[in-house]
Order: sequence, then C-alpha cells, then structure tokens
Amino acid sequence: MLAAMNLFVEKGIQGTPMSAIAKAAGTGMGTIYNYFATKEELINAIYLHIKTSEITQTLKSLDSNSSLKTKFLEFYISFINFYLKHPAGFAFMDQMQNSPIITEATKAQGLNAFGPVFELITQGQKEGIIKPLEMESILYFLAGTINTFVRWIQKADKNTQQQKIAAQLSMVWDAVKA
Amino acid sequence: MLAAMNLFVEKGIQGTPMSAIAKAAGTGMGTIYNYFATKEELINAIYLHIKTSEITQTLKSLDSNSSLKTKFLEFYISFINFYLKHPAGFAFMDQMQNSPIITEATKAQGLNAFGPVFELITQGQKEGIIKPLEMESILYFLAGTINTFVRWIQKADKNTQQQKIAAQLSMVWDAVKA
Amino acid sequence: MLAAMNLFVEKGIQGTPMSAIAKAAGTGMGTIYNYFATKEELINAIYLHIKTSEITQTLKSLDSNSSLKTKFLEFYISFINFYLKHPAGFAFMDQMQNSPIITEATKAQGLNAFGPVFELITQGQKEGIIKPLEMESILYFLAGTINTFVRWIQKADKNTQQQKIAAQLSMVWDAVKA
Amino acid sequence: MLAAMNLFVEKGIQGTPMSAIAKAAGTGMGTIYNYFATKEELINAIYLHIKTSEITQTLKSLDSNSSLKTKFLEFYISFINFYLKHPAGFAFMDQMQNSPIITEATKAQGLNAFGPVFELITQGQKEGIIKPLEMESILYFLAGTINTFVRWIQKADKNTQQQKIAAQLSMVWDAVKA
DNA sequence: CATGAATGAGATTTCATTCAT
DNA sequence: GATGAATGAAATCTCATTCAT
Repeated sequence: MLAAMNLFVEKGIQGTPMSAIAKAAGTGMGTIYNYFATKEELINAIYLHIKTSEITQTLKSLDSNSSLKTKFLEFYISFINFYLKHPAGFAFMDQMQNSPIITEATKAQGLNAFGPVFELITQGQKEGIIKPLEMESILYFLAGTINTFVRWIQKADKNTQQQKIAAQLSMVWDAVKA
Repeated sequence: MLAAMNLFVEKGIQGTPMSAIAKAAGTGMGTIYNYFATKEELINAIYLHIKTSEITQTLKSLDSNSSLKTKFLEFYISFINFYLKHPAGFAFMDQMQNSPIITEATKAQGLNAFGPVFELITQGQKEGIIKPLEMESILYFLAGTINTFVRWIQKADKNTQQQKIAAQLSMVWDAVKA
Repeated sequence: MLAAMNLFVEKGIQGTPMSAIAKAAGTGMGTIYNYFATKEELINAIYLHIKTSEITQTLKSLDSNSSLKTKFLEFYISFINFYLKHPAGFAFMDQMQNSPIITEATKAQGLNAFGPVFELITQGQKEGIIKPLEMESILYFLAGTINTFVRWIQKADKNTQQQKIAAQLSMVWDAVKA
Repeated sequence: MLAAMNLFVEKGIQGTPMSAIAKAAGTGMGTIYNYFATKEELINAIYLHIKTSEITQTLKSLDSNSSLKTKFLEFYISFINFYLKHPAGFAFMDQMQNSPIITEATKAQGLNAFGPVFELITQGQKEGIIKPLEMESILYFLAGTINTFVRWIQKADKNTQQQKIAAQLSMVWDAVKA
C-alpha cells in the first residue's frame, strides 16, 4: 500500500500500472491481487487507511486538560501537522477527494472515525463558544480551509510556516467562534 | 468543449474516449484534433475557459457603489452562484484541481484573471477592515471554503440553501475581517 | 475470419491469442475489435458463416428432378463433400458444436437455414417413403452420423473414400426409409 | 475427479481454476498436484475414467441368453441409459470429444475397453445378421447417433423418452441389420 | 503427505492519434 | 477543412504451478 501510494502521487493513478507497484513493493503482481481484488479496491484501501490514521494520530496529540478553544485549535494544528509530516498521504487524499474511484461505502467508513470532532464542536456550541450553526456547515468549512492551506504551505519556505499557521488559526477561530 | 466537459464529469476523464466526445459533439474525431493537438490540451482549454468565466461572470454582478464589506460578500456569493448555476463546470474543476493533467502554465494563466479580487482585498486591508495577512493566506482560505461549501449545498435541499449561504457568509466574514 | 478459423483449428481457441489472429490477417488487433466486439463474438460469427455456407453450398448441388430418395442421398453426400472440401471448417464446427461460447441466439440463427432439409423429409414422410418419426428424431440422427463419419474418413486413405461413403449411405438410408 | 468434472461441465475447462477444484473437493491445491502432474493430466484421467465406466456399466446389464439382435439393442440402450444417469459425465465427454487436451494415448486406451462391442458386431456379421461393412464404419456410425440422441433427449420431456428411444432403435437397427 | 500464498507470463481489450480519402 | 477506420502500445487481471512450512 505504501509503495502504491507513493507511485500514485508521483505518477498519478492512471500513470501507475500494477506492474510498477508490484516491482516497487518487491512482490509479484499476482500477490497484490491476492489481497486486493482490483486496482480500485487497493486505492480505496489506501484512502481508508490514511483517513483513519489522520484521526488516530491527531487524537494522540490532544491535551485533555486544555480549554475548549485551545483543544479546538490543537486539533486543527494537529491535522495540519499530520499532513505536513505525510506529504504523500496528503497529495494522495487531495487527488482522491472527488474521484469516482472512492466508493460511497469507503467515504462513509472514513467518516465514522470523526466522532471526536463532532463532540468537540457540539460541546463548544453548548457552551456558547462556537457559532450555533449546522454541524455540517462548520465541518465542511474547516475541511476546505485545511485542504487549501496545507497545499499552499507545503510549497512555501519552512521558516515562514509558523507564522502562516498563526495567521490561519486567527481566521479559523474568528470564523467559528460565537 | 461543452460536450467534452459534460462527458468528463459524467464518466470521468479516463472513461471518456475521444470518439465519444466526437459523437456527442456531432463531429468527427479528426476535427477535434484540428483544434486541440491532444486530449490533454482539450482538457486544459476547458479548465481555462471555466476559470476565466468564473471571474468574468462574477465581476458582472458587482455593484460598485456598495461598501467594501458588501462588495466582498457579493463577490463571494457570486462565486457560489456561478457554480450553482454551472454544476458540471464545478464538478469538472473539482476533479481537475489537483490533476497532473493541468499544466503549470494553465494554472498561472487561470490566476491572471483574479486581479480584481486582489485589489478588493488590498483595499480592505488599507482601510483596516480586513486582516493584514498575506494575500495568499486569505485567498487560499477563501478558495478552500468555497470549494467544500459548493460541493455540500449542491447535494442539499434547495429550500435550505439561503440559510446555509447566510451561515457560510457569517463564518467567512468573521474569518477575514480585522 | 478465415485467418482466425485456421488458427483456432490449428492451435485451439484457447491457444490462439487475438494478436496472432491480427498478425495472420495482416491487420492490427484494434481493427478486429472494430468489427467484433469480443473474441467470442468473432467465434460466433465464424460459426454462423460456416453453418450458413454449409446449406447454401449444399443446395446448389441438388438436382430437383431426382426421386426423393436420390435427392435425400444427394443432400447427405453434399454435406459430406462440403466438409471434405473444407476440413478446417469441419474441424472448427466439430470443436464448437458443444462449446458454451456459441450462444443460443447463434444456434437458433444457424438452424434457420435448414428449412429445405425439413421440407424434404416432410415430403418423404407424406409419400410414405421415410419413417413417420418426429422430425427432430431424424435430424439429430442424421447429424450425428455425418459428424463422426466425416471425422473418420478425413483421416482415411483417399482411395477408399468412395467405398466408405457407399457403406455409410446404405446405413443411413435403411435407417430412415419406411 | 468428481468435483473437477462437475465444475468443468458447469463453468467450462477454461472457466475452472485449479483453486476452485481444490475448494470444491475439500483439499488443497497442492494435494491435487500430488496425484495429477498437470491440469491436463487430470482432465485425461477423468476422460478415461468415464470412458471405462461407460463400458463396464453397460456390460453389466447385458443378458447373455438373448438373441444377437436383442443383445445389440440392449447394448445400445445401455449406453443411452448410462449417459442419462450421468448427465454431467455425458456433458464432459461431449465437450472433450474433439479437444486437443485429450491425448492420442488416452483415446487409444479408451478404445481398448470396447472389445466386447467389437465381438458382438463381428459375431452378428458372421451370422449374416449385421451388414458386412468395415467395423469402424459401423462403430463411428453408432457413436455418432448415440451422441446427438442423448444430447437431444436430455433436454426433452421425460414422458416422451421411451417413445423417442423406440424410434431411435428402429432407425439404428434398420441401419445396421443386413 | 497436505497445504495455499506467491508468482509472473500471457490473455483480452481499450483508445489516443494518424492520415488517406 | 472534415472524417473515421486503422493501428498497436499498454493496461488490468487470471491462473497453473511451485515449494516452504
């Protein structure tokens, strides 16, 4: 899966034959097909793996004693850091986000992992700290900002990253705070 | 180009042979190749056409007498409405956003059209109305929010659209306002 | 189709890749697929072509002034001669007779051409010359005898063919005559 | 072998992977290869097994006190009944009859078992009851009629089978009788 | 002796592009 | 300038067979 992901990112889905994946992974092509019935199934598996890791990793770095605002921002930063640490994973997800290859079932499974984010926002709304808008409204808003932000700072000078993140956080928090 | 775009959206780039485009467009395959040297060139042309229309159309609906905040929000709404009116165009751009098929040259050309948005934001910053952040920081932020927002409300109930847009605007404005 | 048939007979269906057919036919592989959507469709087309020729050719050699018995035997001989003249065609049909590749539709179409044989036998039954059995009973009987007979004498010494045919006819006629 | 035969009949040789046979037989793939060196060897073994059973079973039902004509017809009926009782076996043989997979050696071995039929016909010829034609001429004739006949009545209404068999016997006997 | 994961050669099919008409 | 039949490289996927366990 790792070999496949890297190739998909580098050459595109289309530009990566299964034979190339097998070679990069050091196996035979048939072996891949023993685990993933089709190329699409392999792609979905990678998607789900990243989507799940995304949350799992992010949750680890959460300090449960912080204030809600701090927790929220930590969460947001965590996501950004996750993708900065895994640029290939980000590029893969970016490419796949709207691809018809990712099935609805996979997307639904991927969403499952996001329960903790729901809770945090709901809690903030109860406390009157976060705007009392529809959950989806807020989630899609945040997702959109993370996506373009990461795409941008990946290409930017490392020295300015902290400053850019601060700017981003200021916009994000003002956007959602009540 | 229209026939091609609709097919690309419906069946995917991969799933749309040039022969299908020719048939849908009511011409021969050779004719397409008289105007676009390759399939990729055709795709880039469509991309650029939409990107340009996006701005052209949006500028039309701008009332130059409004306050800066109103202008800004009108701009934002305009973008949303443009894509709501052209769902195939949106789906196409969404699909192509991170595709290696779109060349850097095309992307750069697409950016050219965005001069008026630059000016508006710069003006707002001078007046102390908009956060004094890097231009790109703000632009990517806005672009990200528009993208996921449109994708979401396209699928949503038409009756709730206005309310969702209002919610979105409240977040967007709070995010960028000084 | 001719190139394909010869290869199918020589190497078997399985043992004949489309690339080999293309090469033998002096075309590109894609060209074959412009006329036959799949390998199976090509095989069905060959089957139908032979089945149709079988009757067309046979009918030509029929003397309409002969007695019914003579006509019947001429018919029978004609079939045999057709296949002796086209051994590859025979081998192909022999191979395909019970193959699941040949669709029911193709078989039904192939049967259409056999109207004249039906008529001849019906006529013979009316005249009390041929056993008053079910039409299918007689047809399958005859078909079975032709099949194994041709397969046999193809391998046999040419000098004894006439004698073998005479023996066969004596059995066939005794079998069906009233 | 039984599991393999049933799958071959149902899905075709081509459509039956060794893994499917192993699963259906409740063993591992390797185990099959301990008994049959290749898939083709397995197929030849099945062929030979059926060919041998065909005669063995048929001989059992023979009444040695009957007249030669009766014996002959009993033989013929016996073959038909054997295949009606083993439709999968028939379908398998039908499919394999002219397949290049069955080796000449296997075919020759299969023929060995047919000694008793030879004798019966030779005896009939000596007694002047059966046409004094070449042995092969008669055998191929009979084989052909059995083949198409069984294929036909397998699909037919069970109630009419006896009547169809009677019709068939009348043709067969008239064909071979002196 | 049984097992079944691993293998990769090879088969079918697609489709961007060309070019004679 | 328009056309679409011809092309063949290249992609996905299958499966007989092996062999370490």
